[in-house]
Amino acid sequence: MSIRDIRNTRQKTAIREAFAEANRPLSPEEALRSAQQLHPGVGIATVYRNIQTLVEEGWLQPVELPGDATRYEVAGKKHHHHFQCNECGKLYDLEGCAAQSKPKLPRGFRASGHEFFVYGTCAACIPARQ
Amino acid sequence: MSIRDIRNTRQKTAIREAFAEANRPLSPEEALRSAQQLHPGVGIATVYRNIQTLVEEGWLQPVELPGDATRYEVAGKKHHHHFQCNECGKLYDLEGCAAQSKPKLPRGFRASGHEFFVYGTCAACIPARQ
DNA sequence: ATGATAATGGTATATCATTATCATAGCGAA
DNA sequence: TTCGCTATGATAATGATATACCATTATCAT
Repeated sequence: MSIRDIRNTRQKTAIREAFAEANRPLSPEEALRSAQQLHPGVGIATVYRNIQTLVEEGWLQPVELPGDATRYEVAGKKHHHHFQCNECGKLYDLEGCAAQSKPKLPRGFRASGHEFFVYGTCAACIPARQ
Repeated sequence: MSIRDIRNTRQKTAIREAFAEANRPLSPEEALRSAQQLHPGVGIATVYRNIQTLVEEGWLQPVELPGDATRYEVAGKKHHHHFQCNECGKLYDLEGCAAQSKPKLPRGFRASGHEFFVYGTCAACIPARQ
């Protein structure tokens, strides 16, 4: 018996699977719907609990975005940014970095990082707008 | 008497002044503190009300940002992005655009706009960290 | 299979930004 | 100066997101 006894549950597995298979950042609600496909009856509280645990473990990474709920994505990807579809709201990964190496800052300012978001319409939503 | 009778109040003037003099986007709380310098007793509800009116008039523009309250800045500036100080939380304007002209998107995606945020330490906060 | 206890599900509650309510103050036209 | 009516200030209510609570379920070492 260890100090903390972590158990593997179907819900936990379903939630991890949801993020692992998504290939894009998911909101808690999206993760819920996806996890429920694998294990019906998963509750939203369990999703939040597991997200928090997975973030603490370093397996998940929060993706905060302007004016919308926080998404979470599997950690460890190389530097990249995101695209949000104006139609469906889904967030997608963008490969690479579209930022200049050195954005010019006001005198005396020091940069430590940056975020870049592209907005538009995803492939799945374009046909629907014809 | 016109259909709608808009009155000029000291509060309204103080709030507009706050944004006009800031030269950077302000949160409602920041606008409140600044407006109270010009007219003590201004309430936060009045700030929100006037911000809403000024946005509808097109004089103010909302600036949504990741994981923090919406800021508002005087409209009509040319394309630019923002810098947020990790120490004091203030948002500053950055001149120009640090984004590549054409970020590569997944197949079939269409871009309509982008946002860029730089994080770091502002000039005012660097001495305090020595 | 058993049992100690971690984890869950359903829901109430916390949190925070913003909006609505309403009695009162104070613009401004006459 | 008067007076109608808008704007204000204080605060309650709201909406969205996230956490707390607790009775019940289910994992896993034995």
